[in-house]
Amino acid sequence: MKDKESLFKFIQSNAVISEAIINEIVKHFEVKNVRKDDFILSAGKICNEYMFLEEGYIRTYIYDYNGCDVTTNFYFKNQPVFDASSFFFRSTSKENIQALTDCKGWILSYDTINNLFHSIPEFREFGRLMLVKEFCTLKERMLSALTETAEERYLTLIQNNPDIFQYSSLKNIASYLGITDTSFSRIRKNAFKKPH
Amino acid sequence: MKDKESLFKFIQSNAVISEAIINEIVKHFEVKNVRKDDFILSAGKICNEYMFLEEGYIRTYIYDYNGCDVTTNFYFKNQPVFDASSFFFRSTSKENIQALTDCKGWILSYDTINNLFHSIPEFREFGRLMLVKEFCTLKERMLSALTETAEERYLTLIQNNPDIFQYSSLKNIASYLGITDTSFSRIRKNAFKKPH
DNA sequence: GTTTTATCTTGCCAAATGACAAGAATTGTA
DNA sequence: TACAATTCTTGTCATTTGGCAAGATAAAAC
Repeated sequence: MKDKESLFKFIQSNAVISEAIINEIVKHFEVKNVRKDDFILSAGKICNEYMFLEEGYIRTYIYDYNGCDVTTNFYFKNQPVFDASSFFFRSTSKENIQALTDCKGWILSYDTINNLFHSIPEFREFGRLMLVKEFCTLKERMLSALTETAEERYLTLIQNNPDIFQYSSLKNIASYLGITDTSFSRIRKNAFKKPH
Repeated sequence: MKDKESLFKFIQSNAVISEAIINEIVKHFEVKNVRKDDFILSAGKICNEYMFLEEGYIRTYIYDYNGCDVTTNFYFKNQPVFDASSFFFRSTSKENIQALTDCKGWILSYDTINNLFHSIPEFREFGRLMLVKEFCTLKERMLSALTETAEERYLTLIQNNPDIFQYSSLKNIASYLGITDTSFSRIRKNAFKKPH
């Protein structure tokens, strides 16, 4: 069980659950290795796996109304990665989930997670809190998108996820920030010339 | 139970639950009437009520980093209204939830909803699906905020919630769209002069 | 009904961002 | 290594949006 230490700690830090029950939970997770550029989920398919990312970097993206590739999120270690909508509604996904680097994760299938939800009240409480947490994060990003300039969002990204600049193309980071790669190039050029 | 018809139908349309169990659920909801301008939740307090809005219009807003009042959402009939983060984490809310008109709703307290979650599996499944649904809606708005112009977002709002122009000030709608009231005034002036 | 206050519009100008195209730099591949 | 394909940068110019201030309009208070 030692190999699932980060998974164990992740659950422990996000809910009040006894170690015995956490062990009971984590033993249902199966290892999943993904190679750089591989898809964990492709648009049009149904998301069947909840994945806890132990190591690596992941980008999710969709095609918007104009057919443009828009990065919806970046993920790194110790984060859950899945399309909640497709997973819980059993509907086809609009999202693509792609590995930016080789990744190692731990997965639960839809059926397994549902069984655990029904049999372990603490785990479903954990599941709900995770969902609410993601919801909050998204709300923050929403507010940031509506009230901050692209440059401010860029500086925040540097703070929160500096590694991503090493693994993602600037073009894909630009779409995450909601701007064109052209504007992004200029913003990066000027951002540190100004006082903040 | 006839007075809870819209609540009944709302649950029925969002999950697969027998009528008997829905009746078991809805009987725990209590009526709540709110007058125009009253607060259902104020920033700094803990959200203790899950409310299903049967009639009326509601605005939620927060104060951003610069202390500006920013509208985070509008709600109208047949929508759940609460601050999920504050409600489930038992944390103080940043959101203000205020009635734009006299409202009638049905509420569940935190304790009641938790009891129901534990005793009625179908209801907690309903709860999860509601949460995921809101999550999707927020994702859509996020995408819209990042990829569309303010004018496009304005036209979408007219489609989805035309009534709101009757009940909210333009200033508050502007902040919902992520622009100033000045820009909004110009956009409204020009929006219908152009072909779309 | 008049005054006060808040909201909305408009003008002027500046800043932020986009569209497009041409190079430069980088990466992948034969 | 050399060719091809991407990605990134830069220039030019247009569009979108913001900031500020002055009026106009509407709503609230007295």
